[in-house]
Amino acid sequence: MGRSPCCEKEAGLKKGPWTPEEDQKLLAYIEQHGHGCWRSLPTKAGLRRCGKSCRLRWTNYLRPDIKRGKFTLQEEQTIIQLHALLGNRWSAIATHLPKRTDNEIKNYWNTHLKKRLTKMGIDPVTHKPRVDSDAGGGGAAAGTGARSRAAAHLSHTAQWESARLEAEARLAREAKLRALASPPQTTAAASGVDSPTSTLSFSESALFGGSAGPDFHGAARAAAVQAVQSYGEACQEHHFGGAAAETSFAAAGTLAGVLLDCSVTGADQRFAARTEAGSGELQGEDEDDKGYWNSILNMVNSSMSSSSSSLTSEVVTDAEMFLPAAATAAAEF
DNA sequence: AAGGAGATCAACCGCCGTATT
DNA sequence: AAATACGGCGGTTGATCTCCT
Repeated sequence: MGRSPCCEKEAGLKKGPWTPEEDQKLLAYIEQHGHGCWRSLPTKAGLRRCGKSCRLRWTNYLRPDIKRGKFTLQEEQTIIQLHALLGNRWSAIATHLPKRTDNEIKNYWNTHLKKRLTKMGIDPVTHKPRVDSDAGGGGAAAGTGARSRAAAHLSHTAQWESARLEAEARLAREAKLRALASPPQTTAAASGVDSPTSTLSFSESALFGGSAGPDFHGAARAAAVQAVQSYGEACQEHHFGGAAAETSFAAAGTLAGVLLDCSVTGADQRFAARTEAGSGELQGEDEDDKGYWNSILNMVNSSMSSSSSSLTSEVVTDAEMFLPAAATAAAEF
């Protein structure tokens, strides 16, 4: 039953900083044999390290295609905007920053960007101006209302995101199975843009690139539909009944459209449709979201088209609709 | 020049999803 | 079906570096 015991339980394995000799051994071994199974690599390479440590050293430091040193302004902007879209999914963010590792990006975010945004009064989690300053003064009822709306909005976003990720994961599994069943062609295009450390799914490639292949794009749409359905069900199951659930459902649906329909430029029309479908107080927030999400996607599209990967064939043009806070941040950098 | 505080970043830890037996 | 290993991810730590007083 199961596999043989793990070497990581063995005593005497070295920890801590790597020496140049160890680096040399690891490098030489991988250059000659490839990393293969990380578990058995240390023994074969003559290293007293666990496989996990070797993998980390390779992916974060020794890999030849790693760019080190200062992040450029464009890279900083990319990180900020992708973080607004993806949150702390560093490996997914790293996919869009060639030659940068997820660990490096994570460190840079935590030590530089997060602080800068905070300093400028921008919440690094929500990427919106901080609202905690109004907590003390003013009418208690008005303050409470604003806070509850903000909380509800965040809750909607979180539930939507959760459902979306779930659908993406499902889609990735399906795409993988399809790829196995019908060889290369499309997988070659996908593998060309994935970083070795990334687990970004094919659906995500389709999501960002918009043209990773008709199959993937179509599949990504299907995932969005599933996500929206899940989100709608979640709304009905939980706090949001009737009209509120319908509004949330419509909002999530439009958001899915914006997220996935990267190759179409009619974002305004989508938001107009969303406004028609929705009702009540969410509309004001929808307008904010419009510029917010659109700017992020524009940036993603632009960066993808200017990079060598040429993932996308069409570029959304209104790049100046940059997330206002991030634009301010960029100006201050 | 010394030492304390803060910043940086490589590496570790623990968890999770998937693969394997 | 269950148990276990493996690979990968995000969060955290701690050694080292840099700056300030």
